[in-house]
Amino acid sequence: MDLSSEDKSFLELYSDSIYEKPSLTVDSVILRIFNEESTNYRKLSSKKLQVFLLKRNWSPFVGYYALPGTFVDLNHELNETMKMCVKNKVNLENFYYEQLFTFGDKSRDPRTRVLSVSYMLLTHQNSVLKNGEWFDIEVRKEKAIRIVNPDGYTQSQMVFVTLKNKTETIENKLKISLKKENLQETKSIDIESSSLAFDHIKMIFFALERLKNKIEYTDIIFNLLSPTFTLTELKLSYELVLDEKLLDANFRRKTSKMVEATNSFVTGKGHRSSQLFKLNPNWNSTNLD
Amino acid sequence: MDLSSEDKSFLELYSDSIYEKPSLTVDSVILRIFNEESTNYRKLSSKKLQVFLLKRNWSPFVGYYALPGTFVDLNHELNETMKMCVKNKVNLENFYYEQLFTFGDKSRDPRTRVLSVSYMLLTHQNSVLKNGEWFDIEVRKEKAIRIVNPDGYTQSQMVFVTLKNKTETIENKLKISLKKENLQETKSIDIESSSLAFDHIKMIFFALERLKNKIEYTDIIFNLLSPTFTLTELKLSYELVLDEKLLDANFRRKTSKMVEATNSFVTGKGHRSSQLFKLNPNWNSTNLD
DNA sequence: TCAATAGTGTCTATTAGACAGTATACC
DNA sequence: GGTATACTGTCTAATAGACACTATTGA
Repeated sequence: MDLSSEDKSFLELYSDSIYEKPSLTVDSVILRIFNEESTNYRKLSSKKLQVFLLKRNWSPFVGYYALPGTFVDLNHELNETMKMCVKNKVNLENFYYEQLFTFGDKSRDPRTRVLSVSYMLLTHQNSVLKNGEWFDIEVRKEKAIRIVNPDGYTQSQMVFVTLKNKTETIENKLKISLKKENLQETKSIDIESSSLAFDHIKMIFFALERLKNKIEYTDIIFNLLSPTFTLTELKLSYELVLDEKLLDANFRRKTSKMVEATNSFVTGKGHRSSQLFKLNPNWNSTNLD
Repeated sequence: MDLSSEDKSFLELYSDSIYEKPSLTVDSVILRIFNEESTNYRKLSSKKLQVFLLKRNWSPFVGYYALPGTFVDLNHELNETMKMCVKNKVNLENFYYEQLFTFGDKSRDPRTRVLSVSYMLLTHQNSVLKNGEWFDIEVRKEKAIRIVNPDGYTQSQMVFVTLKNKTETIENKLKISLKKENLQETKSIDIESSSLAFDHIKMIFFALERLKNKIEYTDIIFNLLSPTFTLTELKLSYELVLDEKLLDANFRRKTSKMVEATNSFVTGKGHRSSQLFKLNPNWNSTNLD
């Protein structure tokens, strides 16, 4: 990958102004699992998946909630920009992250062509964020309708994503369309209606789907838990993300190799105390070896 | 998402020149499975996974092979740009695609800051592409080395990706680093050495990993096959992508719900003729319902 | 004591793995 | 007939699902 002398002379002549350029932003979908304490001292806390949103008091979309994001200064890497953004805007510092998807539709920003690289960030309840609010996430998917034809099928499905905190409810509606022909396949996710700024509801939806997929074959879930946790907490977290009930004994069997017992127990709960576990660092989540 | 009057007046004043902007490109990792006919008329053809590369006779990286890509005209959507690019540059028209990852490292292009949105495209052997060449892909992964410490672990792994056609061999070496701490996890993939232009070997590697992951829980593999195929072809394709041998009887059992028999058979092979199958359009690959 | 959760044991059903065996087409 | 592949049957091992059971704790 060394440059030839021809390359070098080309670079001296190169003007980067011949192509029009888009603006560039990064946006962060920050997720956590929130424990809602029960009034009954004995009862388990109930868990909610939450996303952190900021209310915009600037244009465009003034008054709307949005994901924390920023324009990218070209002296910084994308990752660095995202990290600086969440540090400065919402005071989040240690977290898991991965790049999600790049949104670049011509009309996604009313100002000008803005490309946004979105990230999924996972954190814990103990990080205290500023300048915004956590919203409970509720997803309801309608049954997909598939129409089979000689060359394949078309399928469509409506998805309702509701974001709620104590005072506000943000309703969003997405449509997932799938068209499969002999040599082609098109999947599109469109916003039917949204009360969030820009296409941020799509970013949130993409993050939820990514999380749900990865939970099955990686150890990503542990980024939403404290370093030590009870097996019941782990199970409830799986149930929350997967949106289905699991059987206790079977769950313990399946996860037994992923976790490692510590000597600590959670006491003071009016029932048998539960042992704390941590991620087994020798467990191989990936098939990389 | 309607704009307020405050938004509207803001937009009139808005100047998009206050932020420096990056150049924007799209790059396509075009993959197919190639059947190499055996000289023995009876023997099965052997399959190879291939990627399509163009030799650059322009700067930068003149003389190097690269993925087909282009700068994005801001009047076009990203997807459209990618489609036009592969139509014009390599004459590919009907294919499966999905966005892969956006590469934006400061130093990834010697000219200026260039952001590239990469796509994975899947096609069949019958599409005839122009202006470039197909290269066999061979991946060799060294055993990952994991060092466990009190707060987590660090892991590193070397990956060798060799691209070969009849006359040329392009060697590439990547390093996958993973660092896991209590509240943080960092994964990075770095180019140790590459004989391809830009960071294109990373794009190819990302595509291979994506394909390998998705083959397990989606029907993505069928985009690399003809509309009808024998079960042996299907099995060999799985084996190629997963890089492991599968047992025939078990494979047929597992895939029986995904496929649908046709009335056609492949004959003239010096052995029992094999039935042709197609994807069962009623099979639900995704857990979307 | 009892409500509520933590954790174990075990039966059955399903799926995965291994491999032997049968079927068939073409030279 | 012999070779190479297509396809089926079946035994066993492992895993998943269901559910009953025991263990503990604090008001």
